[in-house]
Amino acid sequence: MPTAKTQNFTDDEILLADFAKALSHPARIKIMKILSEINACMCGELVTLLPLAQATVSQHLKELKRVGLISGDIDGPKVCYCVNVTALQKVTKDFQNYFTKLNEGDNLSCKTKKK
Amino acid sequence: MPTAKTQNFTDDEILLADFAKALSHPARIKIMKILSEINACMCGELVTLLPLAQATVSQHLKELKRVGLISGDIDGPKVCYCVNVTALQKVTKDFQNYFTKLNEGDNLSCKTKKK
DNA sequence: TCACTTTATCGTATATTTACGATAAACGAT
DNA sequence: ATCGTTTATCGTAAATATACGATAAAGTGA
Repeated sequence: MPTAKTQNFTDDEILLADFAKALSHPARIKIMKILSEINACMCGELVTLLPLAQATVSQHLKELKRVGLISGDIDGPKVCYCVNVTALQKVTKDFQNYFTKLNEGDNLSCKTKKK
Repeated sequence: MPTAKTQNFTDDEILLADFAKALSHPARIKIMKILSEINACMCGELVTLLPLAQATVSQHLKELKRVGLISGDIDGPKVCYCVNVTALQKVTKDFQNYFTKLNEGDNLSCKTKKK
């Protein structure tokens, strides 16, 4: 019989998974790229650069805002979206630490116990 | 009126989003950690280490297998899961490149055009 | 005030995800 | 052959995600 199943997930695991979720759609991968590259970040421009309707782009922006990766500055009737540098640095570091640890693991290759 | 909306997503964007999706659940974040650390990788052990039922763990393993991050060696009635080193290196590099480019962007902070 | 622009939200439809119990399949041991 | 162990799959339920048209909200400018 299996031992007691009390172990929950840590805050770190939940946070990293949440960041990954925010980046788990090509549109959001691309939005982050565009916002970091283009010197103009109105929602309307994003809509023309993506194969999606305005309402859908707005939803993706909301998801990126939810985890803090971007923020929007209201500028008259427009909204200027931009990358949140602090959050970007945090997610960069978190993923880097995670992958570094995985790569350092000593059980990466299968040690199939052939008999 | 917006310009033609012909732009699709690139293979790179789709692939990275897919890797992110595979890591978008705390259970799968943790499974990768466990498999890289622990010198024994039976599915049954994973079940005892996670607050989830066996069927659910099996589903999460399937998702990680789908993107190639892990593989399972059948060993009698058991299955020995392990991290796929090549895929891990690829996902590590892909995320690193992505975040590096984002951080290099010249439009990270909002230049709200106040009038 | 009245259009016009821009973006968020609502309503809705569809698909996917997550979770679990039950069962099947595959193997080892007796 | 039968039993116990281990894991995948099936069936199902509930929640979440994705997409879009329509509409609301908020500001600009005539």
